[in-house]
Amino acid sequence: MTNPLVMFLSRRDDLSTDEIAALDALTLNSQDYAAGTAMIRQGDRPTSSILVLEGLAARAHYLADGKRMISALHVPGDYVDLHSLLLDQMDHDVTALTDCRVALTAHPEVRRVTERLPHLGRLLWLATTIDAAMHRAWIVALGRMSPLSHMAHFLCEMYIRLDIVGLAKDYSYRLAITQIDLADMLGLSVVHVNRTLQDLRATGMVSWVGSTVSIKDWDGLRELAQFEDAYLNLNKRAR
Amino acid sequence: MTNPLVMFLSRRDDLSTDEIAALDALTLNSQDYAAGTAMIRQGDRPTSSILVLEGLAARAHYLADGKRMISALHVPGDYVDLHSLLLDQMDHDVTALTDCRVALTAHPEVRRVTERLPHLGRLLWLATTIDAAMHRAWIVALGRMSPLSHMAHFLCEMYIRLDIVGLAKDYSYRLAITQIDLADMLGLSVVHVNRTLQDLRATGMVSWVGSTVSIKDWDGLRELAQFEDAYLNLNKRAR
DNA sequence: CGCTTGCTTGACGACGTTCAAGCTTTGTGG
DNA sequence: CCACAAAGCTTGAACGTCGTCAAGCAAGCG
Repeated sequence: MTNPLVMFLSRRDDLSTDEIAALDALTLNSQDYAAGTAMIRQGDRPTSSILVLEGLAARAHYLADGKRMISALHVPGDYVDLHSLLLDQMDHDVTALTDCRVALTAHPEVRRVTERLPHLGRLLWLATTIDAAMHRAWIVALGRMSPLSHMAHFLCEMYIRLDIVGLAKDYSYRLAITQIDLADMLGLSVVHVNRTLQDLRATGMVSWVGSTVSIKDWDGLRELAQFEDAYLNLNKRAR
Repeated sequence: MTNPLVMFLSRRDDLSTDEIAALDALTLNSQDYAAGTAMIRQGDRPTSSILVLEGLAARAHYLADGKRMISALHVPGDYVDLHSLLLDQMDHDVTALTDCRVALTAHPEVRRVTERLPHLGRLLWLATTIDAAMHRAWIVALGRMSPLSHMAHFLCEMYIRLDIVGLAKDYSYRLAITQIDLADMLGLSVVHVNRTLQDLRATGMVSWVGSTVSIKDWDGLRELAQFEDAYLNLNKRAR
Protein backbone atom coordinates (compact mmCIF):
# COMPACT_ATOMS: atom_id res chain seq x y z
CA MET A 1 0.00 0.00 0.00
CA THR A 2 1.10 3.52 -0.71
CA ASN A 3 2.36 5.60 2.15
CA PRO A 4 -0.64 7.77 3.08
CA LEU A 5 1.60 10.64 4.15
CA VAL A 6 3.02 10.71 0.64
CA MET A 7 -0.53 10.86 -0.71
CA PHE A 8 -1.41 13.63 1.74
CA LEU A 9 1.58 15.78 0.85
CA SER A 10 1.74 15.12 -2.87
CA ARG A 11 -1.82 16.37 -3.12
CA ARG A 12 -0.44 19.78 -2.05
CA ASP A 13 2.92 19.93 -3.80
CA ASP A 14 5.20 17.82 -5.96
CA LEU A 15 7.58 15.57 -4.09
CA SER A 16 10.99 14.61 -5.40
CA THR A 17 12.04 10.96 -5.34
CA ASP A 18 14.50 11.94 -2.63
CA GLU A 19 11.73 13.34 -0.51
CA ILE A 20 9.52 10.32 -1.04
CA ALA A 21 12.38 8.06 0.00
CA ALA A 22 12.93 10.15 3.11
CA LEU A 23 9.24 9.94 4.01
CA ASP A 24 9.23 6.20 3.53
CA ALA A 25 12.27 5.94 5.78
CA LEU A 26 10.40 7.89 8.46
CA THR A 27 7.56 5.41 8.47
CA LEU A 28 9.39 2.13 8.88
CA ASN A 29 8.54 1.21 12.46
CA SER A 30 4.88 0.45 12.75
CA GLN A 31 2.91 -0.31 15.84
CA ASP A 32 -0.68 -1.31 16.57
CA TYR A 33 -3.15 0.10 19.04
CA ALA A 34 -6.49 -1.52 19.79
CA ALA A 35 -9.65 0.55 19.68
CA GLY A 36 -10.08 2.48 22.90
CA THR A 37 -6.44 2.53 23.95
CA ALA A 38 -4.36 5.66 24.37
CA MET A 39 -1.30 6.24 22.18
CA ILE A 40 -0.28 9.30 24.13
CA ARG A 41 -1.49 10.49 27.49
CA GLN A 42 -1.88 13.93 28.94
CA GLY A 43 1.38 14.86 30.63
CA ASP A 44 3.55 12.71 28.39
CA ARG A 45 6.65 14.14 26.75
CA PRO A 46 6.78 12.02 23.62
CA THR A 47 10.16 11.36 22.08
CA SER A 48 8.81 10.19 18.77
CA SER A 49 6.22 11.45 16.37
CA ILE A 50 3.20 9.39 15.41
CA LEU A 51 1.79 9.03 11.93
CA VAL A 52 -1.52 7.26 11.44
CA LEU A 53 -1.28 4.52 8.82
CA GLU A 54 -4.63 2.84 9.37
CA GLY A 55 -7.63 3.53 11.58
CA LEU A 56 -8.95 6.64 13.30
CA ALA A 57 -7.36 8.46 16.22
CA ALA A 58 -8.73 11.35 18.28
CA ARG A 59 -7.36 14.10 20.46
CA ALA A 60 -9.33 13.74 23.66
CA HIS A 61 -9.49 16.32 26.43
CA TYR A 62 -10.99 15.42 29.81
CA LEU A 63 -12.54 17.94 32.17
CA ALA A 64 -12.67 17.74 35.93
CA ASP A 65 -16.27 16.51 35.97
CA GLY A 66 -15.42 13.68 33.58
CA LYS A 67 -16.75 15.36 30.46
CA ARG A 68 -14.74 14.59 27.35
CA MET A 69 -14.19 16.74 24.30
CA ILE A 70 -12.55 15.59 21.08
CA SER A 71 -10.71 18.45 19.43
CA ALA A 72 -9.53 16.61 16.34
CA LEU A 73 -10.04 13.39 14.47
CA HIS A 74 -7.05 11.95 12.65
CA VAL A 75 -7.17 9.75 9.58
CA PRO A 76 -4.43 7.81 7.79
CA GLY A 77 -1.74 10.13 6.48
CA ASP A 78 -2.13 12.51 9.43
CA TYR A 79 0.96 13.23 11.46
CA VAL A 80 -0.83 13.27 14.79
CA ASP A 81 2.07 14.30 16.70
CA LEU A 82 4.48 16.30 14.72
CA HIS A 83 3.60 19.01 17.24
CA SER A 84 5.34 17.16 19.99
CA LEU A 85 8.58 17.62 18.11
CA LEU A 86 8.37 21.21 19.28
CA LEU A 87 5.94 21.25 22.18
CA ASP A 88 6.71 20.61 25.83
CA GLN A 89 4.18 18.34 27.18
CA MET A 90 0.93 16.91 25.98
CA ASP A 91 -2.09 18.65 27.43
CA HIS A 92 -4.44 15.97 26.11
CA ASP A 93 -4.67 12.28 25.19
CA VAL A 94 -4.46 10.78 21.74
CA THR A 95 -6.72 7.76 21.60
CA ALA A 96 -7.35 5.08 19.01
CA LEU A 97 -11.07 5.27 18.20
CA THR A 98 -10.78 2.18 16.02
CA ASP A 99 -7.97 -0.33 15.76
CA CYS A 100 -4.99 1.62 14.50
CA ARG A 101 -1.68 1.00 12.88
CA VAL A 102 0.75 3.87 13.27
CA ALA A 103 4.35 4.66 12.39
CA LEU A 104 6.72 5.96 15.02
CA THR A 105 9.68 8.18 14.22
CA ALA A 106 12.16 9.39 16.79
CA HIS A 107 12.23 13.18 17.00
CA PRO A 108 15.93 13.61 16.19
CA GLU A 109 15.37 11.70 12.99
CA VAL A 110 12.48 13.95 11.98
CA ARG A 111 14.55 17.00 12.76
CA ARG A 112 17.47 15.71 10.71
CA VAL A 113 15.21 15.24 7.71
CA THR A 114 13.76 18.74 7.97
CA GLU A 115 17.26 20.21 8.04
CA ARG A 116 18.57 18.08 5.20
CA LEU A 117 15.52 18.66 3.01
CA PRO A 118 14.18 22.15 3.80
CA HIS A 119 11.40 21.89 1.26
CA LEU A 120 10.15 18.71 2.87
CA GLY A 121 10.50 20.44 6.22
CA ARG A 122 8.20 23.17 4.96
CA LEU A 123 5.68 20.58 3.84
CA LEU A 124 5.64 19.05 7.31
CA TRP A 125 5.16 22.54 8.67
CA LEU A 126 2.35 22.89 6.15
CA ALA A 127 0.75 19.76 7.55
CA THR A 128 0.61 21.34 11.00
CA THR A 129 -0.87 24.58 9.64
CA ILE A 130 -3.56 22.57 7.87
CA ASP A 131 -4.31 21.05 11.26
CA ALA A 132 -4.69 24.56 12.62
CA ALA A 133 -7.00 25.50 9.74
CA MET A 134 -9.16 22.46 10.48
CA HIS A 135 -9.28 23.48 14.13
CA ARG A 136 -10.57 26.89 13.08
CA ALA A 137 -13.25 25.33 10.91
CA TRP A 138 -14.35 23.27 13.92
CA ILE A 139 -14.41 26.39 16.08
CA VAL A 140 -16.70 28.12 13.61
CA ALA A 141 -18.98 25.11 13.42
CA LEU A 142 -19.10 24.77 17.21
CA GLY A 143 -19.78 28.41 17.80
CA ARG A 144 -22.18 29.41 15.08
CA MET A 145 -23.69 26.45 13.28
CA SER A 146 -26.79 24.44 14.06
CA PRO A 147 -26.13 20.84 15.06
CA LEU A 148 -27.55 19.73 11.72
CA SER A 149 -25.18 21.90 9.71
CA HIS A 150 -22.30 21.04 11.98
CA MET A 151 -22.86 17.34 11.43
CA ALA A 152 -23.10 17.90 7.69
CA HIS A 153 -19.86 19.88 7.79
CA PHE A 154 -18.12 17.10 9.65
CA LEU A 155 -19.22 14.51 7.09
CA CYS A 156 -18.09 16.72 4.20
CA GLU A 157 -14.69 17.24 5.78
CA MET A 158 -14.27 13.54 6.43
CA TYR A 159 -15.17 12.71 2.87
CA ILE A 160 -12.52 15.00 1.41
CA ARG A 161 -9.83 14.00 3.88
CA LEU A 162 -10.42 10.30 3.38
CA ASP A 163 -10.68 10.68 -0.37
CA ILE A 164 -7.23 12.28 -0.50
CA VAL A 165 -5.65 9.20 0.99
CA GLY A 166 -7.69 6.83 -1.17
CA LEU A 167 -10.20 5.80 1.50
CA ALA A 168 -13.38 7.05 -0.17
CA LYS A 169 -15.11 5.85 -3.27
CA ASP A 170 -18.30 7.04 -4.98
CA TYR A 171 -19.01 9.51 -2.20
CA SER A 172 -18.88 6.70 0.29
CA TYR A 173 -16.50 5.85 3.13
CA ARG A 174 -16.11 3.82 6.27
CA LEU A 175 -16.45 5.74 9.52
CA ALA A 176 -16.48 3.31 12.41
CA ILE A 177 -17.12 5.71 15.26
CA THR A 178 -19.84 5.64 17.88
CA GLN A 179 -22.42 8.30 18.51
CA ILE A 180 -20.67 8.90 21.82
CA ASP A 181 -17.50 9.85 19.95
CA LEU A 182 -19.53 11.98 17.60
CA ALA A 183 -21.19 13.76 20.51
CA ASP A 184 -17.78 14.57 21.96
CA MET A 185 -16.65 16.01 18.64
CA LEU A 186 -19.74 18.13 18.10
CA GLY A 187 -20.07 19.26 21.70
CA LEU A 188 -23.56 17.79 22.03
CA SER A 189 -25.24 15.13 24.15
CA VAL A 190 -25.53 11.64 22.75
CA VAL A 191 -29.28 11.91 22.71
CA HIS A 192 -29.17 15.04 20.62
CA VAL A 193 -26.63 13.57 18.24
CA ASN A 194 -28.93 10.66 17.69
CA ARG A 195 -31.87 12.95 16.89
CA THR A 196 -29.76 15.16 14.67
CA LEU A 197 -28.56 12.14 12.74
CA GLN A 198 -32.14 11.10 12.18
CA ASP A 199 -32.96 14.58 10.88
CA LEU A 200 -29.97 14.43 8.57
CA ARG A 201 -30.95 11.01 7.25
CA ALA A 202 -34.48 12.33 6.75
CA THR A 203 -33.16 14.92 4.30
CA GLY A 204 -32.05 12.01 2.13
CA MET A 205 -28.67 13.63 1.57
CA VAL A 206 -26.74 11.08 3.59
CA SER A 207 -27.12 7.48 4.58
CA TRP A 208 -25.08 6.10 7.45
CA VAL A 209 -25.65 2.40 7.90
CA GLY A 210 -23.37 0.40 10.16
CA SER A 211 -20.02 2.06 9.72
CA THR A 212 -20.52 3.16 6.12
CA VAL A 213 -21.34 6.76 5.28
CA SER A 214 -22.74 7.43 1.80
CA ILE A 215 -23.33 10.94 0.61
CA LYS A 216 -26.30 10.86 -1.73
CA ASP A 217 -26.45 14.57 -2.50
CA TRP A 218 -23.04 16.20 -2.22
CA ASP A 219 -24.18 19.62 -3.41
CA GLY A 220 -27.09 19.65 -1.00
CA LEU A 221 -24.89 18.57 1.89
CA ARG A 222 -22.25 21.13 1.02
CA GLU A 223 -24.84 23.88 1.03
CA LEU A 224 -26.39 22.74 4.30
CA ALA A 225 -22.90 22.68 5.83
CA GLN A 226 -21.70 25.82 4.07
CA PHE A 227 -18.69 23.67 3.36
CA GLU A 228 -15.84 25.35 1.48
CA ASP A 229 -12.80 23.17 1.07
CA ALA A 230 -10.35 26.09 0.78
CA TYR A 231 -9.11 25.54 4.33
CA LEU A 232 -7.84 22.08 3.41
CA ASN A 233 -5.43 23.56 0.86
CA LEU A 234 -6.10 21.07 -1.87
CA ASN A 235 -4.23 22.87 -4.64
CA LYS A 236 -0.94 21.55 -5.84
CA ARG A 237 1.46 24.46 -5.58
CA ALA A 238 5.14 25.11 -4.99
CA ARG A 239 5.40 25.75 -1.25
CA MET B 1 10.16 49.30 22.83
CA THR B 2 11.25 45.71 22.70
CA ASN B 3 10.17 43.63 19.76
CA PRO B 4 7.20 41.63 21.12
CA LEU B 5 8.02 38.67 18.90
CA VAL B 6 11.41 38.44 20.56
CA MET B 7 9.64 38.45 23.93
CA PHE B 8 7.23 35.78 22.74
CA LEU B 9 9.94 33.45 21.46
CA SER B 10 12.56 34.03 24.12
CA ARG B 11 10.01 32.95 26.70
CA ARG B 12 10.13 29.52 25.03
CA ASP B 13 13.80 29.15 24.10
CA ASP B 14 17.05 31.10 24.17
CA LEU B 15 17.69 33.27 21.15
CA SER B 16 21.15 34.02 19.83
CA THR B 17 22.07 37.61 19.02
CA ASP B 18 22.04 36.58 15.38
CA GLU B 19 18.52 35.36 15.69
CA ILE B 20 17.36 38.47 17.49
CA ALA B 21 18.92 40.62 14.80
CA ALA B 22 17.15 38.55 12.13
CA LEU B 23 13.83 38.97 13.90
CA ASP B 24 14.33 42.69 14.20
CA ALA B 25 15.11 42.84 10.51
CA LEU B 26 11.85 41.04 9.77
CA THR B 27 9.84 43.66 11.59
CA LEU B 28 11.10 46.84 9.99
CA ASN B 29 8.13 47.89 7.88
CA SER B 30 5.25 48.84 10.09
CA GLN B 31 1.75 49.74 9.06
CA ASP B 32 -1.35 50.95 10.89
CA TYR B 33 -4.91 49.71 10.75
CA ALA B 34 -7.80 51.52 12.37
CA ALA B 35 -10.19 49.59 14.60
CA GLY B 36 -12.75 47.75 12.52
CA THR B 37 -10.73 47.54 9.33
CA ALA B 38 -9.61 44.32 7.67
CA MET B 39 -5.92 43.54 7.29
CA ILE B 40 -6.61 40.46 5.20
CA ARG B 41 -9.78 39.41 3.52
CA GLN B 42 -11.22 36.03 2.77
CA GLY B 43 -9.96 34.97 -0.65
CA ASP B 44 -6.74 36.98 -0.46
CA ARG B 45 -3.43 35.36 -1.29
CA PRO B 46 -1.14 37.39 0.93
CA THR B 47 2.45 37.86 -0.19
CA SER B 48 3.70 39.04 3.16
CA SER B 49 3.29 37.86 6.71
CA ILE B 50 1.79 40.05 9.39
CA LEU B 51 3.07 40.40 12.93
CA VAL B 52 1.00 42.34 15.46
CA LEU B 53 3.08 45.01 17.22
CA GLU B 54 0.28 46.87 19.00
CA GLY B 55 -3.45 46.37 19.35
CA LEU B 56 -5.72 43.36 19.00
CA ALA B 57 -6.59 41.51 15.81
CA ALA B 58 -9.11 38.74 15.23
CA ARG B 59 -9.67 35.96 12.74
CA ALA B 60 -13.27 36.48 11.66
CA HIS B 61 -15.35 33.96 9.75
CA TYR B 62 -18.68 34.99 8.22
CA LEU B 63 -21.52 32.59 7.53
CA ALA B 64 -24.11 32.87 4.81
CA ASP B 65 -26.77 34.28 7.14
CA GLY B 66 -24.43 37.03 8.30
CA LYS B 67 -23.41 35.35 11.54
CA ARG B 68 -19.80 35.96 12.53
CA MET B 69 -17.46 33.73 14.48
CA ILE B 70 -14.04 34.74 15.76
CA SER B 71 -11.70 31.76 15.83
CA ALA B 72 -8.68 33.49 17.30
CA LEU B 73 -7.65 36.69 18.99
CA HIS B 74 -4.15 37.96 18.32
CA VAL B 75 -2.09 40.10 20.65
CA PRO B 76 1.25 41.85 20.14
CA GLY B 77 4.00 39.37 19.36
CA ASP B 78 1.64 37.07 17.47
CA TYR B 79 2.56 36.26 13.91
CA VAL B 80 -0.99 36.38 12.61
CA ASP B 81 -0.16 35.25 9.26
CA LEU B 82 2.84 33.08 9.17
CA HIS B 83 0.41 30.48 7.92
CA SER B 84 -0.05 32.28 4.66
CA LEU B 85 3.61 31.59 3.95
CA LEU B 86 2.49 28.06 3.27
CA LEU B 87 -1.26 28.18 2.72
CA ASP B 88 -3.07 28.88 -0.52
CA GLN B 89 -5.76 31.28 0.12
CA MET B 90 -7.32 32.85 3.16
CA ASP B 91 -10.62 31.30 4.12
CA HIS B 92 -11.37 34.07 6.62
CA ASP B 93 -10.73 37.74 7.40
CA VAL B 94 -8.20 39.15 9.80
CA THR B 95 -9.67 42.29 11.36
CA ALA B 96 -8.27 44.95 13.66
CA LEU B 97 -10.51 44.93 16.74
CA THR B 98 -8.70 47.95 18.12
CA ASP B 99 -6.30 50.33 16.39
CA CYS B 100 -3.34 48.20 15.39
CA ARG B 101 0.25 48.63 14.37
CA VAL B 102 1.66 45.64 12.52
CA ALA B 103 4.87 44.65 10.81
CA LEU B 104 4.84 43.28 7.28
CA THR B 105 7.47 40.90 5.96
CA ALA B 106 7.55 39.63 2.40
CA HIS B 107 7.27 35.85 2.27
CA PRO B 108 10.53 35.19 0.42
CA GLU B 109 12.34 37.06 3.15
CA VAL B 110 10.74 34.96 5.87
CA ARG B 111 11.62 31.82 3.98
CA ARG B 112 15.21 32.91 3.54
CA VAL B 113 15.57 33.44 7.27
CA THR B 114 14.12 30.03 8.09
CA GLU B 115 16.61 28.40 5.75
CA ARG B 116 19.57 30.39 6.96
CA LEU B 117 18.73 29.91 10.64
CA PRO B 118 17.04 26.53 11.02
CA HIS B 119 16.67 26.86 14.76
CA LEU B 120 14.83 30.13 14.32
CA GLY B 121 12.78 28.46 11.62
CA ARG B 122 11.76 25.82 14.13
CA LEU B 123 10.77 28.51 16.60
CA LEU B 124 8.50 30.11 14.02
CA TRP B 125 7.07 26.68 13.38
CA LEU B 126 6.63 26.40 17.13
CA ALA B 127 4.65 29.65 17.09
CA THR B 128 2.17 28.15 14.65
CA THR B 129 1.84 24.97 16.68
CA ILE B 130 1.10 27.07 19.76
CA ASP B 131 -1.65 28.69 17.71
CA ALA B 132 -3.00 25.22 17.01
CA ALA B 133 -2.85 24.35 20.71
CA MET B 134 -4.80 27.51 21.55
CA HIS B 135 -7.37 26.57 18.93
CA ARG B 136 -7.79 23.21 20.63
CA ALA B 137 -8.27 24.86 24.00
CA TRP B 138 -10.99 27.02 22.46
CA ILE B 139 -12.64 23.95 20.94
CA VAL B 140 -12.79 22.29 24.33
CA ALA B 141 -14.21 25.41 25.93
CA LEU B 142 -16.80 25.82 23.18
CA GLY B 143 -17.88 22.22 23.26
CA ARG B 144 -17.90 21.30 26.90
CA MET B 145 -17.68 24.29 29.21
CA SER B 146 -20.40 26.46 30.68
CA PRO B 147 -20.41 30.04 29.42
CA LEU B 148 -19.18 31.17 32.82
CA SER B 149 -16.17 28.84 32.79
CA HIS B 150 -15.50 29.61 29.16
CA MET B 151 -15.38 33.32 29.86
CA ALA B 152 -13.09 32.70 32.83
CA HIS B 153 -10.83 30.57 30.64
CA PHE B 154 -10.65 33.28 28.05
CA LEU B 155 -9.64 35.87 30.63
CA CYS B 156 -6.98 33.55 32.08
CA GLU B 157 -5.51 32.91 28.64
CA MET B 158 -5.46 36.60 27.80
CA TYR B 159 -3.73 37.41 31.06
CA ILE B 160 -0.91 34.95 30.41
CA ARG B 161 -0.49 35.87 26.77
CA LEU B 162 -0.41 39.58 27.46
CA ASP B 163 1.87 39.14 30.43
CA ILE B 164 4.44 37.36 28.27
CA VAL B 165 4.79 40.40 26.05
CA GLY B 166 4.82 42.82 28.94
CA LEU B 167 1.24 44.02 28.65
CA ALA B 168 -0.09 42.92 32.00
CA LYS B 169 0.74 44.13 35.46
CA ASP B 170 -0.56 43.08 38.87
CA TYR B 171 -3.06 40.69 37.32
CA SER B 172 -4.50 43.54 35.32
CA TYR B 173 -4.55 44.32 31.62
CA ARG B 174 -6.27 46.41 28.96
CA LEU B 175 -8.77 44.55 26.82
CA ALA B 176 -10.59 47.04 24.63
CA ILE B 177 -13.08 44.71 23.00
CA THR B 178 -16.85 44.98 22.85
CA GLN B 179 -19.33 42.45 24.15
CA ILE B 180 -20.25 41.83 20.52
CA ASP B 181 -16.69 40.70 19.82
CA LEU B 182 -16.74 38.61 22.95
CA ALA B 183 -20.01 36.97 21.92
CA ASP B 184 -18.47 36.04 18.58
CA MET B 185 -15.49 34.48 20.33
CA LEU B 186 -17.55 32.50 22.83
CA GLY B 187 -20.23 31.44 20.38
CA LEU B 188 -22.97 33.11 22.43
CA SER B 189 -25.52 35.87 21.94
CA VAL B 190 -24.64 39.36 23.11
CA VAL B 191 -27.42 39.26 25.65
CA HIS B 192 -26.11 36.12 27.20
CA VAL B 193 -22.55 37.39 27.24
CA ASN B 194 -23.75 40.40 29.14
CA ARG B 195 -25.54 38.26 31.72
CA THR B 196 -22.59 35.89 32.02
CA LEU B 197 -20.25 38.82 32.61
CA GLN B 198 -22.50 39.99 35.40
CA ASP B 199 -22.41 36.55 36.95
CA LEU B 200 -18.64 36.52 36.68
CA ARG B 201 -18.33 39.94 38.27
CA ALA B 202 -20.68 38.78 41.01
CA THR B 203 -18.19 36.09 42.00
CA GLY B 204 -15.78 38.91 42.82
CA MET B 205 -12.95 37.12 41.01
CA VAL B 206 -12.74 39.61 38.17
CA SER B 207 -13.52 43.24 37.62
CA TRP B 208 -13.85 44.57 34.10
CA VAL B 209 -14.39 48.30 34.07
CA GLY B 210 -14.10 50.21 30.84
CA SER B 211 -11.39 48.42 28.97
CA THR B 212 -9.43 47.27 32.02
CA VAL B 213 -9.64 43.70 33.24
CA SER B 214 -8.41 43.03 36.78
CA ILE B 215 -8.21 39.53 38.13
CA LYS B 216 -8.86 39.71 41.85
CA ASP B 217 -8.63 36.00 42.57
CA TRP B 218 -6.36 34.21 40.15
CA ASP B 219 -6.60 30.83 41.84
CA GLY B 220 -10.37 30.99 41.97
CA LEU B 221 -10.61 32.02 38.35
CA ARG B 222 -8.18 29.30 37.29
CA GLU B 223 -10.25 26.71 39.05
CA LEU B 224 -13.52 27.98 37.61
CA ALA B 225 -11.94 27.88 34.16
CA GLN B 226 -10.03 24.64 34.74
CA PHE B 227 -7.21 26.63 33.22
CA GLU B 228 -3.94 24.78 32.74
CA ASP B 229 -1.28 26.80 30.99
CA ALA B 230 0.59 23.76 29.62
CA TYR B 231 -0.84 24.32 26.14
CA LEU B 232 0.89 27.69 25.93
CA ASN B 233 4.33 26.05 26.25
CA LEU B 234 5.75 28.51 28.69
CA ASN B 235 8.90 26.55 29.53
CA LYS B 236 12.20 27.69 28.22
CA ARG B 237 13.67 24.66 26.49
CA ALA B 238 15.99 23.85 23.62
CA ARG B 239 13.67 23.24 20.66
C1' DC C 1 -27.33 -17.70 25.89
C1' DG C 2 -26.69 -13.76 28.50
C1' DC C 3 -23.98 -9.69 29.16
C1' DT C 4 -22.25 -5.50 27.56
C1' DT C 5 -22.18 -1.76 24.53
C1' DG C 6 -24.40 1.22 21.69
C1' DC C 7 -28.70 3.02 19.65
C1' DT C 8 -33.41 4.92 20.14
C1' DT C 9 -37.45 7.02 22.22
C1' DG C 10 -40.32 9.94 25.46
C1' DA C 11 -41.10 13.38 29.04
C1' DC C 12 -39.54 17.24 31.33
C1' DG C 13 -36.82 21.11 32.69
C1' DA C 14 -32.98 24.29 32.18
C1' DC C 15 -30.31 27.16 29.65
C1' DG C 16 -29.61 30.31 26.09
C1' DT C 17 -31.76 32.92 22.12
C1' DT C 18 -34.66 36.31 20.25
C1' DC C 19 -37.19 40.39 20.31
C1' DA C 20 -37.96 44.74 22.09
C1' DA C 21 -37.07 48.55 24.68
C1' DG C 22 -34.56 51.71 27.63
C1' DC C 23 -30.24 53.35 29.30
C1' DT C 24 -25.30 54.93 29.22
C1' DT C 25 -21.25 56.39 27.13
C1' DT C 26 -18.58 58.34 23.54
C1' DG C 27 -17.72 61.15 19.83
C1' DT C 28 -18.89 64.89 16.57
C1' DG C 29 -20.50 69.16 14.78
C1' DG C 30 -22.84 73.47 15.56
C1' DC D 1 -19.70 73.73 25.57
C1' DC D 2 -23.85 71.79 24.56
C1' DA D 3 -26.91 68.86 21.48
C1' DC D 4 -27.51 65.04 19.14
C1' DA D 5 -26.39 60.77 17.05
C1' DA D 6 -24.37 56.43 17.16
C1' DA D 7 -22.58 52.62 19.41
C1' DG D 8 -22.57 49.77 23.09
C1' DC D 9 -24.53 48.06 27.41
C1' DT D 10 -28.45 46.40 30.20
C1' DT D 11 -32.98 44.55 31.29
C1' DG D 12 -37.40 41.86 30.82
C1' DA D 13 -40.41 38.49 28.76
C1' DA D 14 -41.44 34.67 25.80
C1' DC D 15 -39.96 31.04 23.21
C1' DG D 16 -37.23 27.17 21.59
C1' DT D 17 -33.40 24.20 21.59
C1' DC D 18 -30.85 21.00 23.78
C1' DG D 19 -29.63 18.38 28.01
C1' DT D 20 -30.99 15.16 31.53
C1' DC D 21 -33.19 11.23 33.21
C1' DA D 22 -35.14 6.96 32.46
C1' DA D 23 -36.30 3.08 30.03
C1' DG D 24 -36.48 -0.16 26.23
C1' DC D 25 -34.39 -2.11 22.15
C1' DA D 26 -30.77 -4.03 18.98
C1' DA D 27 -26.48 -5.94 18.01
C1' DG D 28 -22.05 -7.97 18.96
C1' DC D 29 -19.24 -11.01 21.67
C1' DG D 30 -17.47 -14.32 24.90
